[in-house]
Amino acid sequence: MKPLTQKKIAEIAGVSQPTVSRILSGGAGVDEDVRERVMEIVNQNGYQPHAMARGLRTHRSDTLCLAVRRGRKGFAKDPFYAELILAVMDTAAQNGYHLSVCSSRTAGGERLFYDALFRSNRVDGLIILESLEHDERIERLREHRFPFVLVGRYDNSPDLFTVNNDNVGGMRTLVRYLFERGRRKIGFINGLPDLTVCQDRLLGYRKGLEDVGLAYDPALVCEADFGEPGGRRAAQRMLKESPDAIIALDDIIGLGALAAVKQSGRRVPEDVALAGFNDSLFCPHTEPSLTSMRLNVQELGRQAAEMLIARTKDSTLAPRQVLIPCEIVERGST
Amino acid sequence: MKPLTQKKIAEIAGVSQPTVSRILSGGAGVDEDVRERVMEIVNQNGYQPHAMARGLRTHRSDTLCLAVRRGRKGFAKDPFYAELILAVMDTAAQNGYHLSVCSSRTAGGERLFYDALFRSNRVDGLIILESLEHDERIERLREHRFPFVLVGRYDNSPDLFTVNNDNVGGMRTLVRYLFERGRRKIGFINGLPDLTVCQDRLLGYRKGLEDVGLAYDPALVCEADFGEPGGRRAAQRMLKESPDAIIALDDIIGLGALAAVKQSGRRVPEDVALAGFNDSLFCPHTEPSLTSMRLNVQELGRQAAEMLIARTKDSTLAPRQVLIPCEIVERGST
DNA sequence: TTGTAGGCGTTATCAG
DNA sequence: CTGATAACGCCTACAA
Repeated sequence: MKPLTQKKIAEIAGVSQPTVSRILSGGAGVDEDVRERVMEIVNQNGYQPHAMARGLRTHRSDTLCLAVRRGRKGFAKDPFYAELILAVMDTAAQNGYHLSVCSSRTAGGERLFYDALFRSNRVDGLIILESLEHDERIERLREHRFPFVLVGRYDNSPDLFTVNNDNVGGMRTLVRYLFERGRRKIGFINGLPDLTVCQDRLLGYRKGLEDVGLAYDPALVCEADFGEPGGRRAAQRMLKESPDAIIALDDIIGLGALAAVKQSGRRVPEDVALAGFNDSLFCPHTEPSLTSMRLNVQELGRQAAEMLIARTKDSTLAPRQVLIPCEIVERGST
Repeated sequence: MKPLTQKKIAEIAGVSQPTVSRILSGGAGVDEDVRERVMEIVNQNGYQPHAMARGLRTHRSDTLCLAVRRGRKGFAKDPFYAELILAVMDTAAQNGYHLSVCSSRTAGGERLFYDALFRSNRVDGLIILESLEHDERIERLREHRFPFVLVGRYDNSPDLFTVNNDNVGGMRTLVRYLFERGRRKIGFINGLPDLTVCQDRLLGYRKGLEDVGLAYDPALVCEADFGEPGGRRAAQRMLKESPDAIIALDDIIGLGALAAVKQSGRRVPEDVALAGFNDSLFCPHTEPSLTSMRLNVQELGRQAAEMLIARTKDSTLAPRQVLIPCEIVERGST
């Protein structure tokens, strides 16, 4: 049982195929009789347009793509991904778009990535996650004027479409919050410094220190591999400096830090206060519960998708940089 | 700067377009001179085939789709999703496939779901998550002989392709494990019973009780909404029966249960042992740390994708039902 | 070994 | 208001 095509519908209805096309695309100027006859057949048999055929003509795929950079430890299990993917998917679907996800790592290397994707007309636009500071892909996309939205900052470029958590603001808030509770040696466990999210949070950390008049001490900053073990090792190193508070790049690193601090015999929060980022599901349930910055991932995904869709439909649209506010969730660890 | 097409390459190289096609598809029987001349141009300019045009001819999209049923509370944040999506994506990419994700909920309702998807030739095959016991979509797909793989059991049908965690086996193992540690009133907090995963784990629970010679007591089973609050409320109800052990459908429900048990003044594990499912990231870090069943989500995704790809390429392939083993991870809560 | 011809299912531009 | 006709880019006979 082959799928119904416009041609077949036309045969059955005794009209020409272009007429069917006109009716299906809701175009005006069709005889009411003919329209009804055709729609009857369509409704009976559940016609679905052939996406490829349509795309070939229209040069549109009605598909967005979410590009994920992979390979960091622990990322696969990070619920941030799931939430973002689902938020983007929902928004896309609401606007009649499909969503595909891909990894620039598994797609045969960065070099081939964009080619295979945007030159193949497979997707109308791209949402890029985890962008590096200088990303070859982004320059290529830019050159080719291919619609894309960055989740994460990039080079401060005001000529790009970006959506981002307010990482700088969030970190500043955290530093001030800890300062106001009497902490004076506030450490920061960062991630790998080539990711802009890490750079931004470090920047926020420094600005936060400035805000409250504390000096920046490089010894109180260290870099962790992603994942809980990375956080644990980093915290062990940092504890030699005897901080009275530690901010972790994210909650997972925070988990590791929490374990390390407790293992060292120090009490949380009495000896060392601890705060994470993301307000992960488990934060209320650690011992003590973990203070964290709540991101609005839902909103992040929604705005990214809407921005991309708008850009896709109007190539003259002016770039915007959107910051999604985050919010401190105070718990036992501080 | 328009993308390069075979036609243009042909013009430049001074040959016909089908010749270019033949060369690009690696076909034999081409003059070495011509081949080199064409490949030169291709390599210089980075030709990418137009996915739509190719798909229109070949009736293949080289795209798999992961269908997610949504709307349950807490699901969006479940890292299971992220891990599975990424595993499927990686496997798909390794085999030259793209991956799209969609939700049958947001796609305009169940009724339209399959039509819009598989009749539009947009995807070559479907991986379906969270299937209900009787799922209209599945019957439709079956009728139309459209390639699909179920993640999760369905009706025990041996004529379907399914991949599943060994939920029954895992639960049996958990029950026996608790029994061997002296527990005799083992409760089970289930999820919503229309999901097969919940049915399977309940079945495993009952079989486990049978294995060790304990009677099944309906009062020791209750249903929770998904999410941590759901688990908390369910555990509060169950505690009235004074169980000496509780198994939660998953770790998130387990989190809620843990909170409820502690709040009731009981000690874990002395008064009530507690075990979850999924071995989530946070399990080592609750207080006490949470014993859990570790699923092999990576493997689950990989096998699902490989199975679907195989089925896509060979419509005569015999259905298989694969169970992915899971493994108990013992921690402080038991 | 290569070119010509046809068609995949649509949409868009013309005449009529 | 409707029907030819062309085109989107590619693949596959078939003919040269």
